[in-house]
Order: sequence, then C-alpha cells, then structure tokens
Amino acid sequence: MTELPKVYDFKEYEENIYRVWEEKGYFKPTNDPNLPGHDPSIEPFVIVIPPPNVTGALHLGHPLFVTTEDIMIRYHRMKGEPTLWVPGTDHAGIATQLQVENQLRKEGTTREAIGREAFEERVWQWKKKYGGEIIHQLRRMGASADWDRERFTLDEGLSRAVREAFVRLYENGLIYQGPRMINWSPGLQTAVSDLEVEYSEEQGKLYYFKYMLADGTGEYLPVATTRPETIPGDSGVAVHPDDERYRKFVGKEVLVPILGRKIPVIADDYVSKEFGTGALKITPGHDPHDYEIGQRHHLDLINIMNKNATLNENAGPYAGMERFKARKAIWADMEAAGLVIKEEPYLMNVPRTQRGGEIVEPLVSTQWFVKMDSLAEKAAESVRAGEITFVPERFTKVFLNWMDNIQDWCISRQLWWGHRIPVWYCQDCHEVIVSREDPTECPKCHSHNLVQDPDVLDTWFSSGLWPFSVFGWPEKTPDFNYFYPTSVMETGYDIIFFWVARMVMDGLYFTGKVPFHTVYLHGMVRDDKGQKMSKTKNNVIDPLVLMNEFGTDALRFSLVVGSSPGNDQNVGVKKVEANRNFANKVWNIGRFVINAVNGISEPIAEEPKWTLADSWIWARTKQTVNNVNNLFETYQIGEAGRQVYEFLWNDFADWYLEASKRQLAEGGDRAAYTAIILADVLGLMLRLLHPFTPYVTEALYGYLKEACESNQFIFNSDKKWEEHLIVARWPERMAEEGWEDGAIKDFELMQSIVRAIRNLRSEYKVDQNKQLEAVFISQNARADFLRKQKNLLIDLAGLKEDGVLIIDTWLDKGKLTALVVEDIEIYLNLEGDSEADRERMEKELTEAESQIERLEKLLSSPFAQKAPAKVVDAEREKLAGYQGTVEKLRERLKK
RNA sequence: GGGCGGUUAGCUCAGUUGGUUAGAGCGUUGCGUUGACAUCGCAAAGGUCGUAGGUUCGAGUCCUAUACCACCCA
Repeated sequence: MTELPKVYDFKEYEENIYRVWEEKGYFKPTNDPNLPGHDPSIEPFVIVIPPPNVTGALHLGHPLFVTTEDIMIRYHRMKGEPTLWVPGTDHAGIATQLQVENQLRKEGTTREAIGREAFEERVWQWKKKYGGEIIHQLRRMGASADWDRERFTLDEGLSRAVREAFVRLYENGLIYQGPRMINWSPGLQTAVSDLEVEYSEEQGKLYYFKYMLADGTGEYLPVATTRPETIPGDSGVAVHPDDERYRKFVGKEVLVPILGRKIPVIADDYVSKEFGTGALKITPGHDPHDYEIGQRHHLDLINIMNKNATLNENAGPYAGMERFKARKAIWADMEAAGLVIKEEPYLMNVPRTQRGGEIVEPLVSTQWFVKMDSLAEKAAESVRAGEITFVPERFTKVFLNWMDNIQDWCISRQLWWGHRIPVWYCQDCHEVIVSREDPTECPKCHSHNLVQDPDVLDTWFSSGLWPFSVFGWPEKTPDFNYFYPTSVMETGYDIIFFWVARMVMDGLYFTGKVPFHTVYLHGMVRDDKGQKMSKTKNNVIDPLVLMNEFGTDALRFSLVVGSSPGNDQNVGVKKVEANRNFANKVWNIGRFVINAVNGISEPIAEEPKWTLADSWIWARTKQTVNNVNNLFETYQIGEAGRQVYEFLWNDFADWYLEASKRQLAEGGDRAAYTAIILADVLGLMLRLLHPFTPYVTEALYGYLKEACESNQFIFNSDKKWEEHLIVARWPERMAEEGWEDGAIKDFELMQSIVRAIRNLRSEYKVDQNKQLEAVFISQNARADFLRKQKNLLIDLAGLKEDGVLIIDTWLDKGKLTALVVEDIEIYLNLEGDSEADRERMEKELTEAESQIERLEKLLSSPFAQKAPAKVVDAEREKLAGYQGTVEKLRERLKK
C-alpha cells in the first residue's frame, strides 16, 4: 500500500508520467493506416498544430493553444476514437532572419558580409537550437502529440509541397509576376503583404501649399498633403468633378514645385471636397490610392524613392536624401519660393511593418502575386454552405467579409530564409522557367546559363499548405488518405486571415476538400489588468516560471477555465496559484478515497442499502457527467472544467467526504459500499478532469487503481481498470432513473439545516470542537426523515451524539436558542442573549415575510397559468417553505 | 466610414434552448488545525448585471436606440 504525502508534489510526477505515456505509445493514433488491420471506415479525430515559430520566444499564447488542443485530443482519445495530433514548427521567415541578423551584428558582421550560403547555415543552426527548445516546452505542457510525425515547414517533404503548389498555381495562371504597388519595408529591405502592415494613429502635420498654374497667370490651386517629400513624384492634381471652386482648373496644367515639371489637373470623384483644400496631389508611384487614380487617368508613374528610403535622381536636387530629411528640405525650399500656405497639426494613420515597426513605403516593384478572387470565392462558398463552422460563430462573418473583399497576395520576399521561389531565368534568351525540379538547361535555347530568382516565399505560403503537407501531400500517402481532411483547426483569432483563410483556400484548391470542419478560435492572453503583454511594459509572464512554481496542471487549468472561445483573457500569477491549490485539493480527495478503500477488509454480505448522502452524490455525479458531455460537444470547454471543479470541491469534498466518514467508521457493508461510491465517483471525475489537468489525475488514477485492484473484498477482478488514465474510457451520458431529483432535494434540506446551525455556532462563537445538544421539532414524514438522517446532522453540524432529540411537539423550550428551517424548529443549548436572539429571529421573519409577499404576488399573476407547471410548482414549494418558517417563527416570538 | 466584442461584487472574470433571490477565484473581515487537505476549513460583508426603451407570464440572457472601452477592416 502506498502512503501518499499530504501535499501534491508535481515535480515528482510530471516528467515521469509524460515519459510513460510516450513510451507506451499513447500519443500515436489507433487504427494507424500504415499498419496492418487498418479500418478506413472508422472516422479519426485529427488536429494539426498551429506550428510555433522557431524563433525561440515562448509566451503564454503557447500554453493556451497547447492546452486547448490537448484537451480536445485527450477527450477524443478517451472516447476511443483514432486520435492524431500532428506537431511541428514554422520557419517564420522574417522573424527568424531578424534574430540571426541580430546575432551576427553582435559578432560584428552582417549577412551580406558572410554571404547567402553561410547565412542559411547559421539560421539552420539557430533552428536546431531554438526549435528544439520550443518543442521541449510543448512537451512539458503535456502535449499528447504524435512526435514521430513532427514536421518543420522547411523540411524536404514540405518544401516539395511548396514547390508543387507554386508550380501548379503558376501553370493555371493563378500566380503572376509584375510591377505592382506593394508595401516596402526599408528597414527589412523586403516587400511585405497588406496584412503585415499595421496602422497607428500618430500626430503629424497637414501641409498646405500652392500648385501654381503653368499659364503664368499667377493663379494657383491650394493643395494639402501629409507627405511633402513625395511632391517630386507628383504627376497630377485631382479635384472633385462637382467642386465649383476648382472646375475651371480641370484640364489645365500646373507646375510641380521646385522641379517646375508640368502636370495636369484632373477630375476624379475619389477626391473628397471636404478634406484639406479639396484639391489632391496625385503621386501614383508612392500611394496606393494615387496609384489607382493614376491608372484611371493614365498619369505618369514616377518612382522617386530608392529601396533604402532615400530619394533618387527623379527627385532632382533632393536625390540621395533620406525621406524625412527630404520632407524638411523641400518644405523649406518651398517656403523660400513663396509656395507655402500653412501647416496644421493632423492625426494621421501611419503604416508600419508588423515586424520591424518602421514606416512602410508604398512603392511600385516587381513581385510575385497570387490571384485570389477565384480561390476566395470557393472558400466563401464552402463556408456559406456550412462545410466549415466557426467557434465562436461570429467569426464566420469576419471571414466572409475578408474573402469578399480580397486583394491579390504579394508572396515574394527579399529574404534569405525561406522557400526559394522555384523560378529560373535564362541569362541568354530571358526565358522564365518555373519548375518542380531544379532545371539544368533552358528548354528554349538549351543554355546552361540559368539563374534562380533570389527571392523566397512569404512564410504563410507554406503555412497554408500545412494541413495536408504534413501528411506528405502531394503524395497520396496512407496518412493523407486517412487523416485528411482534419477535424478541428484551433488557433488564435489574430491569424484568421493570415492563416485560416489561406488554409481553406489552399485546401479546396489543391485537395478539393475543406481542410477541417471546425475552426475554433481562442482569444489573446493579457496580463491581470487586461494589458497586452510586452517587454516594454515589463508585464510579460513567462510560462516556464509559472510551470516551475505551480505545476503544469495549474497553468493549464488557469488558461482554459473561466474563459470562453474568441474572447481575450487576463492571466495573473494569483489565478495560477489558486489552481495549484485545486490540484492539491484533488490530490487530497484522492488520498482520502484511497485510504477508505484500503480500510475495507471484509467481504460484502448483502445487497446495498444506500444512504441519502450516497444517493445524492451519485445523482450529482450523473448530472455532472451529463453536463460535461453536453459542454464538450458544444466546445464549451471552460465551463466543463468549471463544473468539474465545483463538483469536486463543493459537493464531493465539502459534503460527501464528510458524510462518508461515519459511514466508513460503521464498518461492514455500510463501509464497503461507501468505499465503492467514493472510488466510483472519484474514478469518473478523474476521467472528466484528465484532459484539463492530465498529470495529477494520472498520478492519482494509478494509486486508486492499485488500491482498488488489490482489494478483493469490494472490487472483483472482472471490473477492468485501464492501465493508464490517458486511455481510460470517457464517461458517457448516464440515463436518469427517476429517484435523482428527490435525493437532491432531500439532501439540500439537510444542507440548509446544517448551514443554519453552523451559522449560529459561528455567531455565538462556539468552539468548533464543542458538540451541541439539539431538539428538532417536526411532524409526520418530516420527523421520520429527520430521525433517519440524525447521524448526518450530528456529524455535519457538530451535534452531541446522544444529545439530539426529534419530537412532534415540545412545550418547555426554556432559554434555548431557536432556529427555523422551512417548517422545522431547531433548539440548541446555547447560552444566548435572548434579546439578540429575538432580534435575529425578527430579522429572519421579516425576510421570510417579504419572500412570501413576493411569491404570492407572483403566483397570483398570469405566471401561474402561462409558465410551465414544473416552474410554477417549484415556486409553490418555495412559498410553502417560507410559510412554514413564518408560522414557526411567529409562534416562537410570541413566547 | 463599416464591422465585431466588452460593460455583471473592491479586482479579474464565468453565466448557450429566456424560468423568476445572479456565481467563481482573488482581496477584505471573523472564527478555527492531532487524522484527506493551513497550497486548508467554516462563515460574513459586498452587485440598480453601462443607460433608456421594447418583446414576454417572466430578460444578465432576445430586439431597438445610446454612452464608454477595446479590437478588426477600409
């Protein structure tokens, strides 16, 4: 027999338990399609992990998604389904490249200095180190993923998938290369997609100046701009066609300040008459809206900017100047030339890159793009048709709205870390070769002088293929055939466009199937005040610190319980601490139950005679099992966890365990059956709780199993205990048998009486160990009921063993202190202040009377006719209870 | 400009077919340790469920308007 320590020491168990799980192969799916005996007709449950970046930065978002997905995985595994969770990591182009560049900088070198090949080698080293670390942390969080199937987005297999996807899209005309307006990051020296640009409201200035007419009349158009440095790139001035003020200028020419270039005045209804002066300078080379207007009106496209955000030769005297220095210089020169009208403060939306944070420069550049409209249409269709469900549902609209307004996707990045674009250029005949295999000669001129496109693909290009590339696509592998499409995609709502949308589009395009039937989106983790966690705010909580201090179970429980899908949640140390306490509570419940089982040492003689407490806890157990099943099926994981918590702490531990102590002490069948109930209820709850807190439950399960299996008096050998909880059978719904409501109601009456007595004890500052004498006055069935439950009252309310009297009527009430619960009068031998007693009872009377008033009013209203009988009856019973209380209190107060 | 979410106890949040006295954790206050648990127990205080209307026998929950906060898209 194992003697368990008083305190659950998670450090004792976590690592060992995880190792055992893994060694036993529990993380691997049953019904593996690669093994003999596979049955393809059984539907598996499959999740592919949102692959964490290999940058090495661990944050609370990781344990959140690990826990959520692991809960789903463990739940389905326990239900006996073939269950697969595919883990892996993402190469995270920009983020990782930046990290390695930082490292190089510290060494006093740069990627340019060491060259592309050496740089790539460095990044692989980085990946090996930090990618391994991330994986190690995922394991530490208890992730029951199939590590033999772990993938990395730059693996050989996945790289092949990327190539296949690119070539197929290209061949079908969905990938094209061309000069387009893109977002250029001067710091990162690469193009970024629209999604990677974030807008921040910042204080800037609106500059008003004169656009002089070219006819020399001295007339001018007043124009306002936030970016004077782009003036050298202007190729037109636009006004609204209905604008009376400027109608006469349309068709005329104006002079670009300083440069003196002639440009036309055009009319376009994009221009807002109210904004600024109502006249807009058009810079098609450096503003996305101007770009469109320029196209409409065939304006010149002038690029005035170098890739490093200095102005180029098109900017005349400002060539070579950095963009913000040029702004000042131009403005000063214009002021000198008398062209300045005024400047005023202006709150503007500044585009910045998600990664580097510096201001994005919109400019025209030759890049690779994916044509999105047809892809998006199919994706939207399948969502509208209900092939994909979002949890929470509101994200359906967000998703569709984005799909309906989709823009082409710039997929080329001027980086060195990522999937190299599979395009080669013949240096002799300029043929463009797009190929699955590296070509050695030009198919057109047979030259061997080929150069591969230097760019790499946007990381999300490969992520979009993840749900099927991890299974070996484009090969039709057994894994792909059986596990794809997957079941649930669980990830953060912040990447619904970046990732979820692209997986849906790619899945439909490349496999003809939606990649998953459910998208479960979790919220962001914030600090305990609701602030975003950031290094600058110094409010980052390191999950490792939390796990070291409170254990993995506590962290997992904290992240999932008390929150709901799609909503952000605040996490503080206190919360994790509280849940560490819960793990300890469960542990001690387990200790008690195991001791109880071990204490049974004689065989059962007769059929069971269940006590009220037995019936009650079993009824509540059934309720909890059924509720948790309902909640799991509707993805209300947090609420499910909360209900198990509540049951274990407030019902099982606080009441049933207390009640069971006497039952166990009684010995014989009573004790044996009590031990059985304790073990059965705990067994069921460990199962329900296991997905949330896998370690403490697995540890306890082992001890409980040991205790039960070794006790032949109450547990026969045909009751099968699975070897480990991780693969134990999930408790399915339990049918109602009709007695449950009565047992619950009866026990609740006992609870009311016990609480009333405890309150009074506390009010009278009675020593906890002092046993009180009590007289209960009640009639008929109620009195019989109380007589039957006398022992329960004695134990739970702290009454004297032979000092409890239950009688019909009693005259000599003396100076005893009275209590009334429903129609039961209770007298305790407390040396009370009779005046205080009277006051207390009067207060209770007033309260009960007001309740009667409320209920009588309610029951005489249309409520009684229109509400369901069950609801009305419940109110009637309450009323009867209060009426009993009032009657007894009045009687007592008369004396 | 469009959209979405939030507003519930001092703090952080649950509350999914509407059911009639609204819950938890933390914090606060009081009492209490030789047997499951002080990483605890027993109890107490604390809420016009943002505001105004509406639907309904009944609204924290559904509808409309509105205020504030946060986020997404343009």
